[in-house]
Amino acid sequence: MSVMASKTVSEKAKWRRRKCSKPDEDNDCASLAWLLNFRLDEFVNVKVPDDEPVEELKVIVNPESPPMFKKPPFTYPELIEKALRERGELTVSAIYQWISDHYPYYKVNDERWKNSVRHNLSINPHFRKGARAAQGAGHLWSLAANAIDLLPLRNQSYDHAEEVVEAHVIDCPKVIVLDEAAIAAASIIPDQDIFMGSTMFLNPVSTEQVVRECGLITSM
DNA sequence: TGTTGTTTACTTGCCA
DNA sequence: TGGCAAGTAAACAACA
Repeated sequence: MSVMASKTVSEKAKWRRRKCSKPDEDNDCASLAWLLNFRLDEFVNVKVPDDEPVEELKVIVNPESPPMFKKPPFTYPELIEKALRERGELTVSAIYQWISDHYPYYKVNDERWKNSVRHNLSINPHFRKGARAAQGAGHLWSLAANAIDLLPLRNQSYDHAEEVVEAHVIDCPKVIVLDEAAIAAASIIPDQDIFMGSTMFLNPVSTEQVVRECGLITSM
């Protein structure tokens, strides 16, 4: 079991190294010390794209066989993020449902893509496992703090992207937002650990959550 | 027993 | 050609 645990940590650390490209980070992602060092300046300019139109249903028609839908140009993490961004918290089965509803390619009751979805939920630190679902099996999954910029703004011009950003972010000086987030985060950190660089485990409260609960983002 | 969650291993495609 | 990311397969444990 300890082997498993250590492998989990190393794998996530490896993933984090790839994605964040930040040196000297051996702290666990759950640490708020790490969280506070997160690139808040980027977080303030959070991009919250509106629900993109459902992928155009591209049907490959073959008179000899049933219609086949083209695979959407999104990776599994992107699909999951879309679902979670739209619905907030979802169970695995609800994520399956959302994906198949929006992308008929995944209508096929195929174990392969579902396995991949579960695989991505597990290994990807952008997704956070929450409490057990009220009914049914499994847990509720939500976006972790650094999921905010995971989704590229596909199929959107930069001009449009700018509009989207402005539509969702309160117009206030960046420094105020940073302070608000930092203060809110500090309020849940034991005093002695705020500036001590301690790597002890802290409540896995996400920066996104902090900013949202501060009312700094109008909608998510 | 089926679903969910985790982990490992392998393949594939892209890019420098 | 090697490294990396994504996708896939499969095994296994936990749980309702």
